[in-house]
Formats: sequence, structure tokens, C-alpha cells
Amino acid sequence: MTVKRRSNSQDVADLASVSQASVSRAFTPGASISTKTKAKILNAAAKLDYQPNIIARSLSKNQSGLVGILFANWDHPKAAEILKGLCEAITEKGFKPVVQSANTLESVDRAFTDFLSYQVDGVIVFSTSPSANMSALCIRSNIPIVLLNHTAPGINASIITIDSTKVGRDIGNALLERAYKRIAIVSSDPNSQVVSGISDSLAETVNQTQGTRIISERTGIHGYEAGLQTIIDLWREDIKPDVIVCTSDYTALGILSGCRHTLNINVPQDLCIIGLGDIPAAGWTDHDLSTVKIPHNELVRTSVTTLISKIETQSMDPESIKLDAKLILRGTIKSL
Amino acid sequence: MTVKRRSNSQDVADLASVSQASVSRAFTPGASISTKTKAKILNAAAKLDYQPNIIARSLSKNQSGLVGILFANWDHPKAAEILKGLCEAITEKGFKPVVQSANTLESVDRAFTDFLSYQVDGVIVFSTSPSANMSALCIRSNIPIVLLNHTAPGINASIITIDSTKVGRDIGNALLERAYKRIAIVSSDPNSQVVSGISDSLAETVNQTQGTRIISERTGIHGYEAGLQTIIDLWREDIKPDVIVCTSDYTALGILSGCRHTLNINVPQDLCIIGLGDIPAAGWTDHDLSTVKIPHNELVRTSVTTLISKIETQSMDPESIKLDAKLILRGTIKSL
DNA sequence: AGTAGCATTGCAAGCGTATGCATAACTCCG
DNA sequence: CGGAGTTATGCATACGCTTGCAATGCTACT
Repeated sequence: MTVKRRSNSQDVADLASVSQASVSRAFTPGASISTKTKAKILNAAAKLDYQPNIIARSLSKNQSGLVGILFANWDHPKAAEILKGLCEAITEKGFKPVVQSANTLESVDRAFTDFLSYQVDGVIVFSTSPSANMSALCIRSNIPIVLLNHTAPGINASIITIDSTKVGRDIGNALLERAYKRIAIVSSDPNSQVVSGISDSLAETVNQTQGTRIISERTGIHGYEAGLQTIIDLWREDIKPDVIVCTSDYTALGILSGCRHTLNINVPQDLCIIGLGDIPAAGWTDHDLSTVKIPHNELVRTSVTTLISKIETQSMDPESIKLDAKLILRGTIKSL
Repeated sequence: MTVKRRSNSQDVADLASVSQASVSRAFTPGASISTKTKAKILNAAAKLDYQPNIIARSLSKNQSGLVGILFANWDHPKAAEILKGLCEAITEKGFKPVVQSANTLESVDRAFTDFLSYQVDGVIVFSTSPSANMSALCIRSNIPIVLLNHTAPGINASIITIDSTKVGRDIGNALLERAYKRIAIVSSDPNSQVVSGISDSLAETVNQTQGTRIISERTGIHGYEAGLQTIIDLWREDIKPDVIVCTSDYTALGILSGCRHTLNINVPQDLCIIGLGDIPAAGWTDHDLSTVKIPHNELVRTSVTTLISKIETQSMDPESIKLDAKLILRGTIKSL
């Protein structure tokens, strides 16, 4: 079977007896073309199954319509939802998302250079651990970059995060109101600026009250199993907080399971557990976990909107936007 | 600040005092060029921060290096993992994934035409509900297409799925061995060929034994809440199976929760519950759900390998590959 | 009717790279 | 040292589209 060539604007022009330029204009919104010839051209185009070749278009227009998504944080409980939101929002704006997975630092660099090769018009980064090189690459590349839900110091990129200071304060106040005293913090990624924002502001809030303090802080704990192990470890080491603030719902659920099934700790009377993320399982009657609802949708939409507006205005000035995250009190904290 | 133009092969050629063609060859593996000039060129390229413009390259090579991923099934518990696998495998093969989310049928069509505009070299579809139009688009577009974990009748595309017939047979045999009698099937998408493959073959297997049969089949049940509701409905309607085969682990967990906390049904003595997917929560001690482990990694890798090989050989002949899925027996089925 | 003014069209020159073909530079051997 | 054979290089064109500019067609007004 012979490979049939895809028809191009010249083919359409020939069929419609117009110039190739007119065909181009027929497919360019707002171009100067009469209704009559446009109709004639669209007709011919339909006959030939013609569609403009965007690759060729980007060559002349000097913009590809591609947006790079650098996605590292695949373990995030809402990874799929976030990626879906990003892809849809980008598509809606008339761009196309190119997704690149990156784990190691080198792969981040490679991803960036790849993006540049593909002439992406902008990049959205979803990763908790910021890359040092990224900064340099950003500046050199001259394309706008948005960091989603993580901050990085001294980077020439826009940053969209939750207001982690407020989250820490809200949690602190809720704990103070209920007279909890000894707080442990269990977090996953020690580099996450969101996490450290929360824990700093939590510390600041509770430190104002005599007798309440943070007695333990563990990092690198990630997921259900690790959470389960952590609570067992803590009790064995006789470090017994009456609050565990956990920067991941999955980990919190592991801790909760350990309390209920292994250690027989009375939640929430003797131990308050607070997660982060409000994954569906947190709301299940089995668990009923207190947590912080992160406005992923808004974060995602804001990122895309911000990026696209920067692309369209050719602006490189970084912006920083903080969105509100709400504390949700369920069965794992004493009621007032 | 003036917008700095990205340097191109001509700039490099000038700096290295060679022709533009040589620069192109320096970046084309296997091209005819001396080691000396190549070094000179790479040197100049590094100075100018030059990287080949892949968009322009695709224009002349007539292939973009882009692979379209049409992703509809975002609710899939392993959506993120699957997408990650796809993206990484595609990248590894030297292509770039362009992701398009599609819910409605029109959006599938639009996605496809968009893909064609972007000159993607191939498409991978992850969706449980096949689109009728897709077939036509496939044929017309003349690019290879792979359907991941769902089949569609009479479509000109390669199909990579699990061997659902074997899964149905395995479940059937496990049930027969344990003398379960009255089977209910609870499934989500009624159009999924994988699901109907399982239930058909399950029916066929158990029907060979006197007294064992499928007494109820419900479709459109999706997720934890819906599962919970379903078991309550069944009991209220006095339809009391002693087996529920469920085509989603989340739904199965909802059913399980209903049995344990609401209806006080004795699992697995009075009711056996089998899920599908083996999500992490299925293995948690709280749940200990019997389920079917789907080899997502293999499915994903096979899809990509198949697609890329079709792209590279310019072949359009559809292929059909079935991979093995393993039944995992945990606490929700009687032990022998 | 003549013409100013505007809308429409065509012409042609890019956009950055790849590559067939011709030419130039080597290499090797007698 | 000369020439056959091989390897490197450059020239020019093509890929499919956009767009500035010039030319044409049209409208309406004096």
C-alpha cells in the first residue's frame, strides 16, 4: 500500500483555484479574507481532509503552542487529578501539554533542554524538590516558568502555592483551643518549602503558649506503611506526643491504623492526628481523618492561567501567588 | 530588555567557519562528518547555547517525534502510575508524549484532529469506552494507534489487554473449589470489553457445575460510596449472593465496609468479595481484599514498544496482545 | 464618469533544518 | 608521484506555513 501524503495548503489552493496564501488566511482567525473565498477554501479543505500543519506554522510564527509539564511528584495522592487539570486547562487555552517525568536532577536538566529543543512556549513544574540548575536554565532559556505548589529560593520563576503559614497557624490554634500539649511532626520530603512553611508557622503559633511545644520532628516518612512503622517506633522509643501532624494523608492513615489496631491508642482523646491533602480515603467512615484540604483545582488553574498570560504578554517577571487551604476537623481531633 | 533570539545552525556555522549543512550533520548521528570539524562545531554550539530546533527538524524529516496519549480514564486507581509509565517509556524511546484528556465523544474526535495537526507519529489510547468515530479517524490519519487495556470491535488499531478470559476462569475455579454458590457481579462501565470478557468467562466456568450460578449483575457502580450503597441495596432487596465479584477495588472496599460496619455480614464465611486491580489499599491489613493484580507496567511497556515499532517500520497492521493477570487470594475469600 | 479609500488577493521571502548531488580533500597503493 | 577510491564538505532546494508588500478589485462619493 502506498503511503498517502497528507494534503497541504497548496493542494487546497489548487483545488479551490486560489493562492496558497489565501488558504493560510482562511485558517487564520481575523485574517483579511472575503466570506466567499473562505467558504470555497473550507469546502476544498474538507474534501481533501486538510488541516493546517501546526509544526510548520510554529516555524514561521516562532512559537510552538507547546507547554512543557515537568512532573516529578508522581507519588502525590492527587497526581492524576493534578495532571488532568493541567492538561485540560492547557488544552483549553489552545496549547498542548508535553509531559516529561523527572526523578533525578540530571533528568530535570535533560528534560529542560529537551523542552527547549521542542521550542515549548512555557513550562510548568510540579516537583517538591527544586533543582539548582533549573534557575540557570530558566534564565538562559528565556521562556516563562511556573512552579506549582512548591517554592524554590532565588529562582527566576513564578510560584503558585498554598498559604502554608496560614495552615500552620490554623492547626496551631485548633490544637491550643483543645489543650493538646506535645506535638510531633511527621513529614515526607525535608526539602519541601510548603512543609517547612507549615511547621515553622505551627511552631511559632504554639510557642506563644506556655507548656505547648513541638517535641519531635521526623522526616523522610512516606506512605501508609511508613506511617504505621513510625507510630510503632515512637511508642517503642517512649516518645509519646498527644498530637501528630503529618504532611501526607496516607502516612496519617498508617499512623491511625497503628493506633487503632496495633497499639490501642485512644484517638482522639490521647492522640490527635492531622493529615494533609484530604484524599478521599480520609473522609471514609472507617478513617474519618482530620486534614487540610488543598485547593488543587485552583492551584492548577492559577498556574496555567499565570503561565499562559506570561506567554502571551512575553513577560518574564516572576509572580508569587498564595492560595488558601482549609483545615478540616474530623474524628481524629477532640471536638470542642 | 531585548528579546534574545535563540541561535540557529547558521549562527553556529558562521562561528565555526563551516557550512550550515555541516552543523546539521554534526548533530545527526551517523552522518558523514570528520571528527575534527565535528568537534569544532560542537564547541561553537556550546558557546552559543545552540540546540537543534526539533520543530524545524520535523518539518524536513516529516516526522515530529511526538506521540499522542489520549487519556480518558482518569478515575482509574492507577491513572498516575500508568501515565507516568507511558511518558517515561515514550521519552526513553526518543519521543515526546503529548497528553490530551478526553471525556466526551466529541472531545475524542477533537483530540484526534488536534493530534493530526501536531503531526504526532502515533497515538496511544487509554479509555474504557471506545469511540465509534475513532476507527474512521485512524484509517484516514494513517498513523499507528494502540489501545491500552481496552478492546474495541472492528477498529484498525493494535490492542494490548489482559487476558480477561483467563481471569474469569481463574475466579470461577477458585469459587467452585470453595463451594460458593450464588454469584453477583458488580461492575462500573458496562461497555468495557475487559469487564465483559471476565464476566462471560466466569459465567461459562461456573455454569458447568450444578447449583452454582450468577444470580445478579449490576453495572454503573463506581467507587467506594457506590459500593457501600450497592451492598445495602442488595440486602434490602433480599438478593443475597454469597460472592460478589467487583470490577474495581474501590467499589469492593465500599462493599466490604458495608458488610463489616453496617450489615454485619460475615466475610468471607457468608460472603466472598473479589476486587480488580490490586490497589495498595487492598493489601492494607484493615481490608485484606482478594483481588486481581493487573500487570500495568507490562501493559504500559508493551503498548509503547508496540507503537514505536510500528512507527519505525511504518507498519499499519494491527496487532493484539494479551497479558496475564494474576488472582490474589486474601482474607475476603475462604481459605481451602 | 472619475477617483479616493478600503477590502481582498497574490507574490515572494522567510522560519531552521535535512539531504541529494556535485565538488573538493584525503587516503592508499602501485 | 599519480590516480583510483573513499570521505568530507558545500551548495541549493525542499518541508508547509505566515506575512509584509504590492497589485488588484470593489464601493461610494463628488
